[in-house]
Amino acid sequence: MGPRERYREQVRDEVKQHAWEQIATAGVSALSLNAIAKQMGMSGPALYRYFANRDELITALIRDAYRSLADTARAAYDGGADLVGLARAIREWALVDPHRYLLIYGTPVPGYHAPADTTAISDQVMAVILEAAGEPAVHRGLLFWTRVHGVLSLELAGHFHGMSVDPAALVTEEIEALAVVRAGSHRS
Amino acid sequence: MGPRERYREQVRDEVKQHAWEQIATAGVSALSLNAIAKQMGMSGPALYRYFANRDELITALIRDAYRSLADTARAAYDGGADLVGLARAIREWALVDPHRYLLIYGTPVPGYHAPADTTAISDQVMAVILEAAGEPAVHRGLLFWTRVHGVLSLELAGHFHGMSVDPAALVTEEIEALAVVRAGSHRS
DNA sequence: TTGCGATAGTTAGAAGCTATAACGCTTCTG
DNA sequence: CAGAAGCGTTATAGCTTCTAACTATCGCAA
Repeated sequence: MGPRERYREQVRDEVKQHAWEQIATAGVSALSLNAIAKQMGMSGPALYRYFANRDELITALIRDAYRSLADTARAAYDGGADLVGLARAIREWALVDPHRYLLIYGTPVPGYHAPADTTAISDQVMAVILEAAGEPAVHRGLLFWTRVHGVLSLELAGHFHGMSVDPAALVTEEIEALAVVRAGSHRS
Repeated sequence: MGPRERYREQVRDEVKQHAWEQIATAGVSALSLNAIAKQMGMSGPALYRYFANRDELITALIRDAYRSLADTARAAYDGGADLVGLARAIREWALVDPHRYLLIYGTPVPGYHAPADTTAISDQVMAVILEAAGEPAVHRGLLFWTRVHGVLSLELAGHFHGMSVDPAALVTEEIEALAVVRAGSHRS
């Protein structure tokens, strides 16, 4: 990799960092290439050398988010975590930056279609879940996923405010309840 | 109510109708007051007579969505539906217009804070759930909510594509499994 | 019925966004 | 060391929200 490409990668990383900061404070819909450029001390259109358009930047962020989550889940599982521990690790990863979780599992960006390599990375998350789920893996893995996401997305969206709910205990209870699940007819 | 106010209400309704159409096809972030005005045959700023800004229009849409969902849930419960029936009714309501469900339970608009009357209507949804839940109501109602939302939001976001999953069966199974739930320590 | 005041709509314009085009300047590379 | 590739600039088009100022109209009250 020549110095040209090294610099290019460096700038792309810096752009993504500013993008995450913007998303964290104002959400993905407020992400502005213009504002990022100004923060980096250069003028608007310069960023188009690094990202063809706004969607391509968001795609890069989504890919990074999936990879980070996949790594976190893999590390937890390989570190000896059971299903409850895996759920806890995922929840803590989401709480670090709620918008990062919501970017990949929240309301889809309209008109946006994830490229194939993105879905490949997201499958790595599911792969860890399926490994940890126990038999029947697909069934229990699916239930794990929907239960964790159900509590987590409502928590992150603030729908538990003023309800005296402990989301951590709720997740734990839901995943522990999976122990009694044996099989089901959820396949289509 | 004089003719002035009657007309005003009529125009507001028409604006909201066009807004829903736009949201259904392109999502809430693509909602454009300008485009709505053009569709109605008048020029941009005219709409500001009826909605102070974009947020106020969205607030009106959210309130209508909550009211529609509350009415649907109430009708199902009063019609003799059990918990599974209630879950089915909610899911079918969401499938009619996914963006309507995602508007109220999806990723929150950053910086947007729902006015008090909006949350009052959303409480009506919870009220029906709590009535239908059975004892302990808060505990079982909460689990009902998170489980239904977990499956539904992932389904609406398209995360089940290509996975041969039957979301309807999944919801049914999850809610039927609530029968074994007795109590829990999810309170904070 | 007539006249006035409130209201609806208009155009103009500011400030912001994405994105493209055309132009220098720099920097790596053959 | 020359040239090509790449970076950053300004200008511009077209879109958005939203404010300001102006006109016309409509309803109500005397």
